[in-house]
Amino acid sequence: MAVKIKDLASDLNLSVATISKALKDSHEISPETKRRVLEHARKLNYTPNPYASGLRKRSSKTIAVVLPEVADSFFSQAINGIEDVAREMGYHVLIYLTHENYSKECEILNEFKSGRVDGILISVSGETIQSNHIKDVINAGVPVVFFDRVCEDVDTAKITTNDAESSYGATMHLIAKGCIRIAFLSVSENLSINNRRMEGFNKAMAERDNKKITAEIVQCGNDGNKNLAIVSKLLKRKKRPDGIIASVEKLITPVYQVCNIEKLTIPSDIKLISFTNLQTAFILNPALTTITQPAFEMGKMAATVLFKALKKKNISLKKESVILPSALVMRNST
Amino acid sequence: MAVKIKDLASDLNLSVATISKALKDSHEISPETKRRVLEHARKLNYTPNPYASGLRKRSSKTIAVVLPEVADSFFSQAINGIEDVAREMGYHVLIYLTHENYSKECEILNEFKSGRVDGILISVSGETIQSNHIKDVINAGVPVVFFDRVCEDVDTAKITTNDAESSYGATMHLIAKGCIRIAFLSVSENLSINNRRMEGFNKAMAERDNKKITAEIVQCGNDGNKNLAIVSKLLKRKKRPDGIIASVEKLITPVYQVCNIEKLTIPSDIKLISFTNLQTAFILNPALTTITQPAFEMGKMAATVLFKALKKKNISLKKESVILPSALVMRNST
DNA sequence: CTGAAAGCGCTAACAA
DNA sequence: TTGTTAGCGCTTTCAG
Repeated sequence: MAVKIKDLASDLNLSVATISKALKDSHEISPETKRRVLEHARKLNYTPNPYASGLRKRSSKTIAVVLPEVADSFFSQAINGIEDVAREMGYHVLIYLTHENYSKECEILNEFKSGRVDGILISVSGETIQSNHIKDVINAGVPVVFFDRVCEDVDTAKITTNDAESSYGATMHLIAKGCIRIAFLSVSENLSINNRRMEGFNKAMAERDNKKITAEIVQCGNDGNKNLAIVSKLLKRKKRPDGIIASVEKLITPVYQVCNIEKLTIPSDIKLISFTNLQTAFILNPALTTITQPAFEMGKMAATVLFKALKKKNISLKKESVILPSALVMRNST
Repeated sequence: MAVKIKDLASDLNLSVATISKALKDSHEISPETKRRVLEHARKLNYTPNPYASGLRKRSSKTIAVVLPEVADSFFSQAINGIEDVAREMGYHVLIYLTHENYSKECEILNEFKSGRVDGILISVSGETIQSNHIKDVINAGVPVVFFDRVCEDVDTAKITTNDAESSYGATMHLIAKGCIRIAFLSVSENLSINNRRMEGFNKAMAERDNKKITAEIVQCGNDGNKNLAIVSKLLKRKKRPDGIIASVEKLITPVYQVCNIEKLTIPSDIKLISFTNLQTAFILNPALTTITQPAFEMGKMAATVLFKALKKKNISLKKESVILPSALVMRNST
């Protein structure tokens, strides 16, 4: 059995109340007693039982991070940002993966109503078209901060990046480089990021001077094999695109693959840009032009905003949204 | 306030004990009562308070996963494997990152003595040269399963891959391809995986027929810029290597970078192999020959072994180690 | 400044 | 089959 307050109390001939207060450095306790308690606690390597204090204080010093996947480099980096600030604040981080599945997301969120966590950071699944499960948890008193993939109709803090703007910039970049048939590879249509990115693409296309330039939205999905087939079909067409924007990291891999198979030269035959945080983008063949999201910073910011709300109980998360800028990094693929 | 057993009890005119038992489908409770309780619990969306039951039962239904980083694709995939089985078993997953820092690792482990988690999966930091912090936690009654990076002197389950063997195979492959100056890029010298991989490399070199073939161990570290400088210096030498084995993913990036700068052609000037789980290895320039670890499976296996121990209290983890095979995937870089 | 005691929500003897 | 009760270890009034 781990050592508990009671043990310290009997060892030092003090009451549990005194020990408890001394450990929290309460002003009610004499310096001398505090010293003795702290010293003895350290000697016995006392660590408080989180379940007892959690039960009593109704707070767990734990937050949940709900993610679609963690294969993606965006989420890997985001976790680092989150863990960084959580640690600093003395909080623990529970990880949940929805695997892009709406009903799993509901199940997970539902459990949070009973106080397991003090707050939630979430990036919603690609299937999530409805947000009652999230509103419920907020109504149960658990603060929620969205990051990256948000539910627009839920009125709470959202940490996002300037998706529309950077997609617009990327499209303009392709146009400037002479592309005249540009395809946008879209993922789940009900994903906020996908739609914002599509929006920027459409805006750029609408504003184009040269009316010969044509746009095309190619709907892809979560299934890698299907995506490969879709891209393959796309690039085998007579009038295939000469510029591609991949809305997420996983859609650029099949493009490289197919270009290789079909002997298309990048960037002379076709130019590529992808939204991605891949560390290896610059050693691809050729180096990939990317729109890089500030993943680590977004994770950090999301956690920071959440902890701010956790500190002062009455702060509203409604006005705490932040938009962090992505960077267009030009490389040889365009 | 969340709904609790007491609420259900007063609503249904039953005692809390009856509700508690009914919810666990105890045989002591009549089917009819169970039905009523379950129905009402569902209606009010009752979810048990994990801190109360955790305190009472002295079990948290939570495990900790302690990782050096999560940037690496190996750990990303491993998390997926772990989360998969944890979810299935009704467990929750706490994530802790040591950032390759020994004292952080100690701090983290120390907290686990007070019952926050029922078990621990750990891949140790690159600085960890001593294992008392881990033995302590095991002695405190918390089962620990190592995966990938282990402490060899701790007698508990270790889920690893056949590092020495696959490194041997990779070295043989380079020799077969005609390399005569082979460099092995080593990371932290106190890392089990690094040493096993080096071992395989040394074994292959010792067995070589052609005594003109020379081996070299190049010590790298965790600092990306320093690694770049080291690799740069290595490849600028008159007698630079014509074959390289990178012991971990992050060491292959600077190699590609420097080859590009120095206009070295892969694989004619220099052949490359890396231990890595990068999804994009095959779209690199040229496609990278890899030793791919079964990351997802290792995570899954580690969790499975841990849960086995958690189920039957008396099982010893000492005999539960598993070695899963890595795969040498040959591509154009060799 | 220190201590006694109640209770957080749940489980598990033990009684009825 | 159901109910009563005593804690799990901690925090927090309230008394001393």
